[in-house]
Amino acid sequence: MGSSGIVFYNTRRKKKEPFRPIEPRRVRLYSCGPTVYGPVHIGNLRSWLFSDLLKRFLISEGFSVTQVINITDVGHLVSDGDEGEDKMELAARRSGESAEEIAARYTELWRQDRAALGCLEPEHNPRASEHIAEQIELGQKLEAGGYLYRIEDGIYFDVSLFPRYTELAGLDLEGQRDVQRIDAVKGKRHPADFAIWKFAEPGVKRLQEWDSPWGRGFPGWHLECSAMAVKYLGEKIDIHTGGIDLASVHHTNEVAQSECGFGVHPWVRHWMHNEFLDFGGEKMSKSKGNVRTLSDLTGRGYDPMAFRYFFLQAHYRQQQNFNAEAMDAADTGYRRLVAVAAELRGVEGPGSEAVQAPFKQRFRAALADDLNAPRAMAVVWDVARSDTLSPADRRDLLLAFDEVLGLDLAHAKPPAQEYESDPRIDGLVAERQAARAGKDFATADRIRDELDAEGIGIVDTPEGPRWRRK
RNA sequence: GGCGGCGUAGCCAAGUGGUAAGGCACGGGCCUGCAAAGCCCUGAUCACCGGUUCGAAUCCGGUCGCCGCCUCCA
Repeated sequence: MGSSGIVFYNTRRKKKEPFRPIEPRRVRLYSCGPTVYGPVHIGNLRSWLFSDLLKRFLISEGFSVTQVINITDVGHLVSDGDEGEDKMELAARRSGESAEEIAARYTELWRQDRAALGCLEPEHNPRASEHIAEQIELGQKLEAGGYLYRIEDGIYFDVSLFPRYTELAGLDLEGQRDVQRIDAVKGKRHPADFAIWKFAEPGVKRLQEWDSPWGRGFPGWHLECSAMAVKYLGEKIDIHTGGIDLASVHHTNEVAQSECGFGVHPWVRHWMHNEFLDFGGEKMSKSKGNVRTLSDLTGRGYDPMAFRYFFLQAHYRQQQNFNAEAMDAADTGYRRLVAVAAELRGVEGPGSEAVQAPFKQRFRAALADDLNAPRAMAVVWDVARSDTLSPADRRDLLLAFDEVLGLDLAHAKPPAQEYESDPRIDGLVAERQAARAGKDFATADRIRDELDAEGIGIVDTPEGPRWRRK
């Protein structure tokens, strides 16, 4: 079976297609990674959550998945087509750190975010700065193929030599001319031509620059993905993921470089792009006090996994609205699901495969249809709240589903186990209990109200009263 | 100017021809000394107009609104 019935939307063809990997049981997956001269925000994180869901699903289908996620730690420019200030240089100048220090710091933050969100480790997590030689090598292949030309500030790829240039994103190069930058790099034959190698400006010492056959400088910023993909996955890959914004320029250029450089087509079988998070027109910024990063979220008391749950509630190819109410809803939903799962952990005995099969089928079918997570989540709740399934079956199903969902249902602590302990408050709670036992409800309620005013909620359980901060 | 997406109950959202999944909130109920927590129940004809069809949220045309990309960007 394996690939049978799996369909994924392919950006290149603008429709769903049966998933067919190059090798029957193996998937070569490349996911565009973070730029590490600044923190990533929750919109960015949607991209890794998406590729992680994809990877988990493929694994659950029996595929051996090799995933590469690159770390872009080499100069992207601040603005403008092929000029402007280098973001890494800018960040370094602002903080007084070296490029390496900045890259290391933000790479670590990114990894922590991913870990908190339950994302599986990629098999390879290469850094662009450590693959300069590979990038130069690809540049040389392109040069040998006659695809490049040299102008004052660098070596450029001539897109007119690649007939399929507009294919991936359905571009209309002529139609775009009206908007092409008036301050584009002088000498470029076409506005869409892009840099393979940029020369270091004479007399300007950059933090990041290397020698190359074309002179000292640094690689064009699309080159790294092609160079690292071929190194770790080979000349053809099965799935390439990234945010939808990358399709029209970054990925389009990657295709041009790779197909011309490696002499392959299609370089990527399935292009999968996730849509953006929509913040309702409200720009997310710290100055506005809006939630922007995962740590902003956790700082407000949200479980990082609640954001993963939030992500799973919408299809990856739809813009998803993010706002406080929606995040609260996800947080509550996640906590309740965890509570159910935790209660089922204690259940003994085997479940019935025959009983579980239809549910697994529905769950699997939802994801096999272009990764329809919302539909899969509906099955999850059917199981979680079923009054016909046995506890053992519900336990088995939820754990099986979670292999794909990644919500940590096997271990996450339910709210009921998060109660705290503090001498003073424990004392007050005990005092209230004593009052209740003596039918002195006025005193009991007064104590409860006082604690409530402190943001402390009392929960009476069969095992006695517990409390937690709200 | 070019390309693309979206508009389904208060909120997040599935659903692409046959009479609207799921989650959250609200309201009601159970439980509780009263609450909280938990559990149960409850709500929409699908932006608007016109068309195709036995039948449309789902296809076609138009209108209004929102968003993204074309420039580093998930």
